[in-house]
Amino acid sequence: MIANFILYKSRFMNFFYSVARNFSTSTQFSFRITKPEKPIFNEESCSQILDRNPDISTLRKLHSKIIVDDQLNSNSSLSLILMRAYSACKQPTITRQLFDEIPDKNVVFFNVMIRSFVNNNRFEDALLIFKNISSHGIQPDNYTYPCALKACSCSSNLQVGIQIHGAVIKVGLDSNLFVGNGLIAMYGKCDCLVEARNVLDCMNNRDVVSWNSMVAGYTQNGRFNEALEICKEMKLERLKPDAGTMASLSPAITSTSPENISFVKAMFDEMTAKGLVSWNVMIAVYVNNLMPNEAIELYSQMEPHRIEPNAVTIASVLPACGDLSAFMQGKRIHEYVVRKKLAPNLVLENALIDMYAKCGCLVEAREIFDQMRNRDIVTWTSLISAYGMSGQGRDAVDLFSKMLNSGLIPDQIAFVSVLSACSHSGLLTEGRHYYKVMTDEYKIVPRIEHFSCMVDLLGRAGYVDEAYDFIKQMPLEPNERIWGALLSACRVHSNMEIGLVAADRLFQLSPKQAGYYVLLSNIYAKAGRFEDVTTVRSIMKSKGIQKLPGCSDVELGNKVYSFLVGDRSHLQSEQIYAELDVLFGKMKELGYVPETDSALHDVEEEEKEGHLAIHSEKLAIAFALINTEPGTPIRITKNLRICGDCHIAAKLISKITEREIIVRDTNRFHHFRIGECSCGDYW
DNA sequence: GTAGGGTTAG
Repeated sequence: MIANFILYKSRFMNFFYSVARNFSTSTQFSFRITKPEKPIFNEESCSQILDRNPDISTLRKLHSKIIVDDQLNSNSSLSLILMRAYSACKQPTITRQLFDEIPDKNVVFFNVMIRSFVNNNRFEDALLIFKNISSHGIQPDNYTYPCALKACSCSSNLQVGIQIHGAVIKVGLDSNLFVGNGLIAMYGKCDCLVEARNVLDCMNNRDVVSWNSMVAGYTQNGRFNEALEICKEMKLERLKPDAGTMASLSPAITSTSPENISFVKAMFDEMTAKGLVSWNVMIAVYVNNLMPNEAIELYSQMEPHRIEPNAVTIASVLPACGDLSAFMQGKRIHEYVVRKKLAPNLVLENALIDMYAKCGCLVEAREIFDQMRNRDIVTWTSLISAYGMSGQGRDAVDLFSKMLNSGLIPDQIAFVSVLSACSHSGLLTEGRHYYKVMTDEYKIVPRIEHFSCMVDLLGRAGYVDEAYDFIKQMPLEPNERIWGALLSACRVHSNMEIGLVAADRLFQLSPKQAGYYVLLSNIYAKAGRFEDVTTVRSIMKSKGIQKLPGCSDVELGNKVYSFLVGDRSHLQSEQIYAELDVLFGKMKELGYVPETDSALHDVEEEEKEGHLAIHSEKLAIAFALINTEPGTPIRITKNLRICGDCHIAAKLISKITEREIIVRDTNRFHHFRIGECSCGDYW
C-alpha cells in the first residue's frame, strides 16, 4: 500500500513538472473570503473554480497547485472533478492519465472516464474502458450502462449494444429508466426500430426521454411520418413534447408535407417552455422546406420573446437569407455575429460564406474566408461554388488546386463545385481534367450530379454530339437535369436533331414543366420553323400548361419587392416606366437592338419588342435605380433564366448609369459592370 | 460523487 502510494506520488510529480511549465506566479487563485492577505486554498475553493468551467490554462494552473498540496492531491473527489474539467476542455487524454494514476478506483471513476471519452467522440476508447471494468473486480452499475450504450449508439455499434442489452437483463437493470432509454436510442440509431419499440413497450416506467428516443430512432432513419405518429402517441400518454422532441424530429425534416410542417408548428406553439433549441429547430424546419420567409419571420420574433439567438440559430437562418438573396438581412445577421462575438465558429462562418455567395457578394464571402482560422472542405467548397456561379471559373479552379495543396481530401460535393464552375465558364480542358482526377486519383464513383456537370460542360462548349454520347454511356438512368442540360445546349448551338430527342425525354419525365416546351419552341423559332412553334404552343394549351410567369425580386430596406412581367401594380409604376423610357432612349443611342429570339411566340417584331420591354428584371432594375443612391449596387433575383434581351439591356444600363447590377437567375449569377457581364456572354 | 434523448454548413 505504501509502495503503491509512493509510486502514485512520483507519477503525479512527473505530471506536475509537465504542467508546471505553464505555471506562473500570478495571484489568480487568491481567494479573498476572510483575510485578503492569506488566500484560502482548499477542496471547496478548488471545486468552486472547477465548477465554473475554467479554460484549459486556468485548469492547468490550478492542477499544478493541487499537485503540490499533499492533502488535496490525495483527495479522490477532487480528482474526479479534475477529470471532468479536463474532459470539458476536450482533453480526454489527460483525463485518462489522471484516471490511470488513481490507485483504488471505484465504479464512479470508471463511469466518469467512459463519459469523458464519449463526450469527446472517442467511442472505441469508451467501450475499451467499459470492457475492462470487470477485470478490476468492479460491477458496472446503473450509471455505467447508459454511458456505454451511448458509445454504441454514437458509433452505431449494434454488436456491442446487443451484448450490453444481454448483460443488463442478467443484472436486472433492464427495468431502469435510464438504461431503457439508452437501449431505445441505441437500437434506434442502428435502424432496429422493432427492437427499440419492444424495449419501449416493456418498460414499466417511461418518460418524455423514452418517447423522444423513439422519435429520434425514426427520424434518424428518414421515417418522418412514423416519428410524428410517436409524437401523437406520447400525447395520448399525457406527456408533453419538449425541446428534446423538437430536436429529435430534426434529422428528417427536409422536404416534408405542408401538413407535417403545420403539425410541428402546432407542437412548437403549444410548448410551454420552448427554449432556444426549439426555436432553432423550428427555423431549420422552415429553411429545409423552402419556406425562407417564414424562417426569417420566426427569427425576428426571437428578440420580442427574449430568446437570444446563438451560433446554431444563425447557422440555421442564414441559408434562408441566401435563398432569398436577402443581402441586407444577411448583413444585419453578420453584424449580430460580430457584436455577440459568435465567431470563430467553423459552421457559422461557412454559413456566412454561403449566404454572401448566394447574394452575389463575392468580396464579402472572400473576406470571411480569408479571416477564418480553420477551414474545412465545406469552407472551400462554398467559395469555389461562389466563384463558379459568378462565372469566375479560373478563380474557382485556382482555389480548388490550392485546396488540394493544403492537404484536404476533396469529396464528391467539392468535385461538383469545381466541375460546375468549369461548365459555367467554358473551361472544357480543366473540367475534363478534374473529372479524371476525381475518378482515377480519388476513386470517387461519379454520381448523377457529376454526369450532369459533364453534359453541361460538353454541350455548352459546343460538343453536343459528345454530350449525347456521354449520356448514352452513363451507368445511371439520366434524369431531368441531364436531359435539361442537353436541351439547353441544343438551343444555344441550334441542334435540332438531338434537341428533339432531349425534349421528348423531358416531356416524358416532366410533362407539366413549361420550361422545356419553351426551350423547344425557341429552337424552332431560331430555325425559322414557326409552324412548329405554333404546334408547341397549341400542345401546351391543350395540356393546360402555362409558362411560369417571370418574377424578379429586389431588396430595399427591410423588404423584398417582387415584379412580374408587365407589372403595373406597384405604387411607383409610372416612375418606373418613365425611367425605362429614358433608359431605352439612351440604350438605342448606344446601338441597342432588341433581341427577339428570346420571345416565345411567333409574333410581330414590334409586338415582341413591346413584350420584352416589360420583362420583370427590367422593371426591378428601374425600381432600384429610382430608389437607391447613385453608385449603390443593384441585386436582382429572378425565378427563371435571364433572357437574352434583358442580358444585353442590363449590360448597357450598367454602363449608362454606372451601376453594378447583379442578377441571380436559376442557374448562376450575372455581374454587370461598365457594359460587361462576368459570364462573358457564355451562359 | 456519476447518468439517458435531441439543434448548425458546401
